[in-house]
Amino acid sequence: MQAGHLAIGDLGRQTDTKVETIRYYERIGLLSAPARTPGNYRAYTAEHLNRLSFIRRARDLGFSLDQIRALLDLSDERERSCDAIDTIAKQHLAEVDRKISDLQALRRELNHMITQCDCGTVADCRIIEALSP
Amino acid sequence: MQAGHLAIGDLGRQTDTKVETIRYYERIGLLSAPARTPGNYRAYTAEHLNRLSFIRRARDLGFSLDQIRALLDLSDERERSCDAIDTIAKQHLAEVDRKISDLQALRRELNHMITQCDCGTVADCRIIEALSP
DNA sequence: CCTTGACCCTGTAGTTGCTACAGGGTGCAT
DNA sequence: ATGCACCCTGTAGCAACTACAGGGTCAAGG
Repeated sequence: MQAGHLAIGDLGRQTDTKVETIRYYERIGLLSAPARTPGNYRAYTAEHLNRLSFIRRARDLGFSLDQIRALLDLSDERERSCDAIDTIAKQHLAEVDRKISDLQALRRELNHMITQCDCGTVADCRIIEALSP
Repeated sequence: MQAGHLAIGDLGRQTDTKVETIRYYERIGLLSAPARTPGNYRAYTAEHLNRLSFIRRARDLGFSLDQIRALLDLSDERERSCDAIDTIAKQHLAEVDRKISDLQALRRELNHMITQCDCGTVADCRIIEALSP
């Protein structure tokens, strides 16, 4: 590998991404295909490292690959207003809020079910009862 | 369809389940295969209705199909202790708790990012900045 | 010079829990 | 007899990876 270029494994280590995942991102067009060495190895640049870091950070924050694709496209138009970006982020926040409250409702039900159970036999298990029609 | 038997569409309506989903549950062995009419239609009994209701209720509470399979198996051994059931439910509760706190952490980060953004141009968007390396 | 081992390549299939067809058959009412 | 709602099988698609199989490449050590 030439100086200034990274092998796929290096890129993976630096971004905490599995090699297969990087190839997957390339296949679906999220990460551009890098140049190849004479031995047909992918040779990544610092630019790729930046993009992939961005992608991984956004994934960690729960953005979908489609949302990330949009964010990446938008982030290249430096002079545009960032309203669209704000919109994506706010939509995502709303989704997260919804998921949290769904899970909290579910948690209450589960917890109620569990605290009812005296742990005798299955025949009088309140958990099974709660699930049965 | 004979009296006391349900067609797949009826079963679906009564349990709020898509017909394809019911066939899927049969394929993966979660719901037993019903008898067939002379015309090769599935003919479900009240027993199937009970099982499917159980499955759907458990799904609504976020149990995985594997967990539900275990719950169904256990719920048939009426005389056994219900410890194992309790364990599955508690494991699931712990998972839900973990998901909630992950989402809450994520929510804080997202919210912070969004409140920083003045909505000028992309070039000085705090959201993009927060995601960039 | 040769071998070993770590790395890389492509291509395909599996995961979870469904959902959506395509291309046909059944059953009942008009 | 014909229209229509319903049923059948089988296959492929979704998200976002993950896990092989079956090979090729490259640098270091003997």
